[in-house]
Amino acid sequence: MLETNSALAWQCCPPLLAGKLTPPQAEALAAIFRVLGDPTRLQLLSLIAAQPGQEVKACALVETLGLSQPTVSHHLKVMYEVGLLTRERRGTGIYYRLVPQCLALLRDVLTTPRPNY
Amino acid sequence: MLETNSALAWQCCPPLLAGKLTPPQAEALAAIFRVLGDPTRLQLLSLIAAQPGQEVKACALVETLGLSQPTVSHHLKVMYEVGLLTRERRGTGIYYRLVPQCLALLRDVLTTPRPNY
DNA sequence: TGGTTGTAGTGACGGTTGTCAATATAGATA
DNA sequence: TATCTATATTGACAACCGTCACTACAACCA
Repeated sequence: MLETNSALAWQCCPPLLAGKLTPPQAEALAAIFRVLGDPTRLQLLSLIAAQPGQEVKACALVETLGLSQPTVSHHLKVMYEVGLLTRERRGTGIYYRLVPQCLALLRDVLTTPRPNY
Repeated sequence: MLETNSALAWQCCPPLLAGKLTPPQAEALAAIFRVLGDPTRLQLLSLIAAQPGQEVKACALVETLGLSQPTVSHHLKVMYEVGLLTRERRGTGIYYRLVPQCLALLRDVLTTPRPNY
């Protein structure tokens, strides 16, 4: 009878050293990348980044993308909650702004350990 | 009777100028970010990047992460198909390697139009 | 040729996600 | 207070995704 325990079934190579990314770190980073993994949200970010002051009133985004207002509101909330955007209420409108530090963090993560190989 | 056509119901602000990201560009970039939006795949990438030569035999990753072999194979395929990894068969094993150009592309995308603001 | 090892494919299941219509909320204004 | 404007929330639905057990394929070896 063969050993069917999957933990023992694949011992071709010894385990690698533990990666620098711990599971909690990986989960936290994945949460941000997951938010970027939607074309609508990337377009929203692109629009916000293109504005002077990198700031946009929410209703302007609804007009531009041709999506429903709840859908745009949902995407903005998702990006806000993950730390990609900040909100500020001024009068009736709510203005969203980029968080450059969040983008910088992701750029750092995407930097290979050996940049000059 | 109120106008209920959603295309006309939100005209608070004029539409923004078209973002620099076209829908096809946004979709293509989102596809890559979506692949990064999973903690398991980030750990796989981290493990590969940490190896000398940034290369890893697939079975070693199975051992390390404690996931089933089909699951690891699935994730490697997803990353391969999106251009984050290359494959090479040597003998029985298949070796995966990072594609630094793909990571560099993402870093560029995440760079704010006004880096020194 | 047959057996062993390493990897990929299949099919299924539960969970998550993007979208919308409808509704609620909050601020401004009269 | 009542009304209007701008945004958020709810609930629902379809589509997608991560995971696994099982199976198939491919390369080496005896």
